Amino acid sequence: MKTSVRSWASGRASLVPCSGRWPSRPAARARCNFRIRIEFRTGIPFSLRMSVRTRFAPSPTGFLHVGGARTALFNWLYARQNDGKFILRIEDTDAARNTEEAYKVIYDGLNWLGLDWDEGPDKGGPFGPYQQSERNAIYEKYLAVLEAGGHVYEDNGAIRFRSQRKPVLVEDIVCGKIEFDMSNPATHPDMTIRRPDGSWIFHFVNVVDDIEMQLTHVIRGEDHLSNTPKHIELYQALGATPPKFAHIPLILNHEGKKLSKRDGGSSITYFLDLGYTPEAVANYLCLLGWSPGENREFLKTPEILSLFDLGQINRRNSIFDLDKCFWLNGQHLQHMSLERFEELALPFVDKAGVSYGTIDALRPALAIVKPKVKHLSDVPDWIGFLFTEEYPFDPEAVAKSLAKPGAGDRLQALGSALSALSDWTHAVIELKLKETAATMGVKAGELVHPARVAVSGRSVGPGLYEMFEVLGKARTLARFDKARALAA
RNA sequence: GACCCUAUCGUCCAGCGGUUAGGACACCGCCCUUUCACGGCGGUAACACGGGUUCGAAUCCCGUUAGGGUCGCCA
Repeated sequence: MKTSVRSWASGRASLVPCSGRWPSRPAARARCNFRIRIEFRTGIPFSLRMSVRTRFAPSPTGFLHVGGARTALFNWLYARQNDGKFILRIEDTDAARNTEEAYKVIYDGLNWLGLDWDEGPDKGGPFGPYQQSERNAIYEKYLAVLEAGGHVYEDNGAIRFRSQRKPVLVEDIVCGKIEFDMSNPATHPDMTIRRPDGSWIFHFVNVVDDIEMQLTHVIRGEDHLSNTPKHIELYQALGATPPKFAHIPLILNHEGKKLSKRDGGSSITYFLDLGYTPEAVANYLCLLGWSPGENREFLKTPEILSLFDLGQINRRNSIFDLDKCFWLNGQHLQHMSLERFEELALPFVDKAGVSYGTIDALRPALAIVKPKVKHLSDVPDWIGFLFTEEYPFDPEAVAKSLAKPGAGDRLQALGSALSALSDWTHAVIELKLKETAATMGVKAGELVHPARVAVSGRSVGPGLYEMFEVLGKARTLARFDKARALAA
């Protein structure tokens, strides 16, 4: 009897009464019928009751990659799902490129995505410091352990770790069991762990920190899968139990290559600047390689938190599709509360210098564009004309409707009809406009289009009656008069 | 080159031995409509190939091909 890895990941246990090897593929795993589900606290190995600790360990490059962000997200989700801790560790063994700005990019990106960490360089914690450049004494201590065990040797001033040259089994929550044959030094050379100048190599410090910080789960990109047997050898030499590993598939660009800095949308900053909402980006990112089933896609973060299943992640790399992320962004914008929309849109509005006066004046404007915009960065442009009489007229829009024969007269007629209204709300305005069109014997569009351009200067925008309402009666009618100068 | 992983519409995700192979984005029609959106309806579009196993394979096995990853005194 074996307990499947996948179920460990979900915090459940399934006894699978089929003997033999662990099935290594998701399909094979799932194919074992006759599962007996048992409750979490019964029959689970003790180690699993330890509280979960996961980490995100970026190096401070000044760039937060979407792949990294997804890795962080998955680690965060897993920790939060299991009442565990999520740790931020900065891997800055290459001290030269260590800048304050680079730290800020990481902090800002994670904060923006809503991924809060429990321990980190800025927060402290029981296993600090949380930046590798300050952990030298710890590495020295662990190196001494390796030396005492005869696991290292010097080579041209560098220190190398001697492989045991035995097969190493990687048990991965996503990938299943994979055996690596380490016997050939030509294909698996002994790794260097320290340079002649005394600085440390990633593999060593990464493993040491994961031991020291008592990480229970290492969730990282699949590009590390082939490094994992080496890491396991290190754990063994240090007398430590390896954590559980979960290697998640990579995110590729449209050419099917690893998403690089040069690819549009490869940086979290890109999404932040363009006015994507963090909930949409998190939603999109978690959908790469994972699905909650039942054809569900639009997910709010709390739903992701309850549905996400590390063991359910698929193995294949996926191509980043900006179109779909864009669509999801519109969906989130549309479905979020007006309060949240305000919170997110305000920085963009302020940055663009829209002089809206008070927040109370801004709110109605935001309300009428919320169902329409796809990017928060579009908001200033969509509401700007509501707060100035100096709004520009788009020549194309003018030519298309205002400049058409009779448009000026129709505008005037509409103006005088509307001026009679005492109740200036969009529903009443709409009725009045349609009534006016009927009496004039023209289609509503003949009034609507010139009026839209008159009031906003353009042919695309929020709902017409809503614009009138927000603008107020006096300003609406004044704009009618002003625009008649442009009309035919 | 060696080793590891992967292979379903253009893209993302379903599929767990018997399905008219499903949903979403994108694209194309139509409807709704004051623009743009939203929404609704419909359409185009996929099991890489070859062998097995099986009464039956997109699903299991092997091979081929293709793609990705790793083999750093980068992280």
